[in-house]
Amino acid sequence: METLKILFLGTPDFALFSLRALVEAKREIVGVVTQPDKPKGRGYELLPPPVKVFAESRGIPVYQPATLRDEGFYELLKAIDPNLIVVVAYGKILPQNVLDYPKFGCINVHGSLLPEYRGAAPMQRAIIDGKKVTGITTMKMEAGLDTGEMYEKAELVIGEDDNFEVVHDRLGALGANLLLSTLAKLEAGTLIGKAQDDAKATYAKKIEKEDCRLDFSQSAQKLHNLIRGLSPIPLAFTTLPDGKLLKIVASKVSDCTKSGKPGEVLALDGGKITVACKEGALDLLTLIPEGKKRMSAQDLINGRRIKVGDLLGS
RNA sequence: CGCGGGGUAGAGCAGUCUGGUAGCUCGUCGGGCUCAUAACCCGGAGGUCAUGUGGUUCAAAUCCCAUCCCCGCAA
Repeated sequence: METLKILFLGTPDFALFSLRALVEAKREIVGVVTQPDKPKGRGYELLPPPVKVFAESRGIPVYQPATLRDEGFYELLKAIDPNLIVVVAYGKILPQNVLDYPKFGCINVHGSLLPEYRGAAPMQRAIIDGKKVTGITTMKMEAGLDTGEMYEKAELVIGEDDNFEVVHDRLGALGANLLLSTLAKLEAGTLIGKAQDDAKATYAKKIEKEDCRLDFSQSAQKLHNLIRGLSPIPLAFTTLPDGKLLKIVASKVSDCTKSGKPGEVLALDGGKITVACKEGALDLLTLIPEGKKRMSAQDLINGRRIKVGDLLGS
């Protein structure tokens, strides 16, 4: 069969795992399409996406079209003339004419076991929902949102205290391997697509600001799941009694048996800030107070910014 | 020039408004108590208060000016 000429579409670190694997597997990558540099951070500094930085360092042509839905991009596509498009966390919907272009179609690496968690934030949502297992699916792209035929899957166990960072990195690596496997099957002519059961589909909505607010009238376990799912980015938050933001990097379901009003600080022992929840209590371990650096709970306690009886999140 | 917080002992902070011999909670070191301890008691070391050999002043962590660095928000 003819050599795969791959056009890679991806943007953040998660995509980098797959792109790097393709490069290291000596795949022919005819180009990389990624989001335009965007003003980020303090002072609106223009920052290139991780994928761009890597691709440029390897001498791969990088394209950053504002949209894929105009003639300009289609002309570019014809000029590059890939016979396969691989998409990993690109961040934009591909129009039909692009989907139809490559002879071998468009393959997507998705961070969930489809049809569960279709959409934008599958990894975070799986953790937030307290899932014990998640995974990667490679799939054939079609017009719908993550609805195409599935090729291969790989599972990943989520540990009780695993956070988004851990799951993200493991799934990234898993996704890269699975992609290579899927490409090998494609070349061998043994790749088989399997339709998704739409009835079982769930959607992983994008994470919004309000999704990140801790509500201590929920169970400690749920709050712990939320904190994990949002750590280290964008981070769950609550507020200190003075109204300042307090972001929570790491927590643990507490074995403390005291009880109190939801949000009440029950204890400050052992380097932990123990907060009452509706059910059980939560130990806050690592935090970022507004305007401050990341610090341990003990550091926050030493600084006297918090005391037993304080009410968080009110 | 997007908005805001901050740089004081190894860590986290107070002190800055109302200039006048640098303090708290920890850690650390030594000693004590204890069957024992991350608990408790006593004692000690450790700071050019980001930088400028800057300005004002009898006197600056504190007021003024400039610069560097860190962080939160927003995007």
